[in-house]
Amino acid sequence: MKISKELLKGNTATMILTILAEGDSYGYGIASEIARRTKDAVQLQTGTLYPILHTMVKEGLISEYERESDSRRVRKYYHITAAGLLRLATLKEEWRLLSESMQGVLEGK
Amino acid sequence: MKISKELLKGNTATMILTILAEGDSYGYGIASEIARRTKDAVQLQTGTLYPILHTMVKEGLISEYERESDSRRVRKYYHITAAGLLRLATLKEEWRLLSESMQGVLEGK
DNA sequence: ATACTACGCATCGCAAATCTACATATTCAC
DNA sequence: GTGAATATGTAGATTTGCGATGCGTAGTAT
Repeated sequence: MKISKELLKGNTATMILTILAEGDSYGYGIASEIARRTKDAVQLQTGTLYPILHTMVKEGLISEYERESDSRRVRKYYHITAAGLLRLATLKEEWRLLSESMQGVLEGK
Repeated sequence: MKISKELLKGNTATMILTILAEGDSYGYGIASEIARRTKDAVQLQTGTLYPILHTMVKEGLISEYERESDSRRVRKYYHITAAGLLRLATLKEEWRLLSESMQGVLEGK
């Protein structure tokens, strides 16, 4: 079973920033790592991933630089900024709130 | 703090069907109950709620009937159907999957 | 009486986020 | 040399919730 795209909304940014908070990475690498950690339940499409990264750069949440990988392939690496870390904290808090809310409704509290 | 509308996407149906699975209710009552259980973190707007209920009726997930309340006010009550219960089971499973996925990413597993 | 709040249903157009499909190009394994 | 994995990118369609607006009743405080 895969997670519907609607359910994912608002959570992709949280996942991407979480990965980048652990260390710089690049588009394809970020998507692969998310797929791995979610056991393929979340597989970000390129049409989703790259526009998000570009927007985050514009917003100053992450910065971008190019670097050659071991295989001499040029990748675009992203680095989370202080603003990005702040945003991540907010997003995590929002997720916690949603999580609790859903639990509250489902358990009939 | 309130939950952003993007985060809510895909989860409103789950909440509404969960309430209806416990017994028939009407629009305003459903929204009130969800607000209560989420401590006002989720406050469904009427522009969100009613169109969803109408769509669910069309899809056969719920059925509709009118009834006069104690105060002689006419309300539209909704009753979950077998198809609705099936859908709810799917939605709950999807939520569980998202929940686990987010946990996996956030905890770096 | 009158005004304000809560109750109760409904529609329209907008905005935000993701997806599909398409496009391009390199590297590696067979 | 050919296909799979790697790597980045854009355009258009779709979905979903929201704000604004409208209508109308019942209860309560002044």
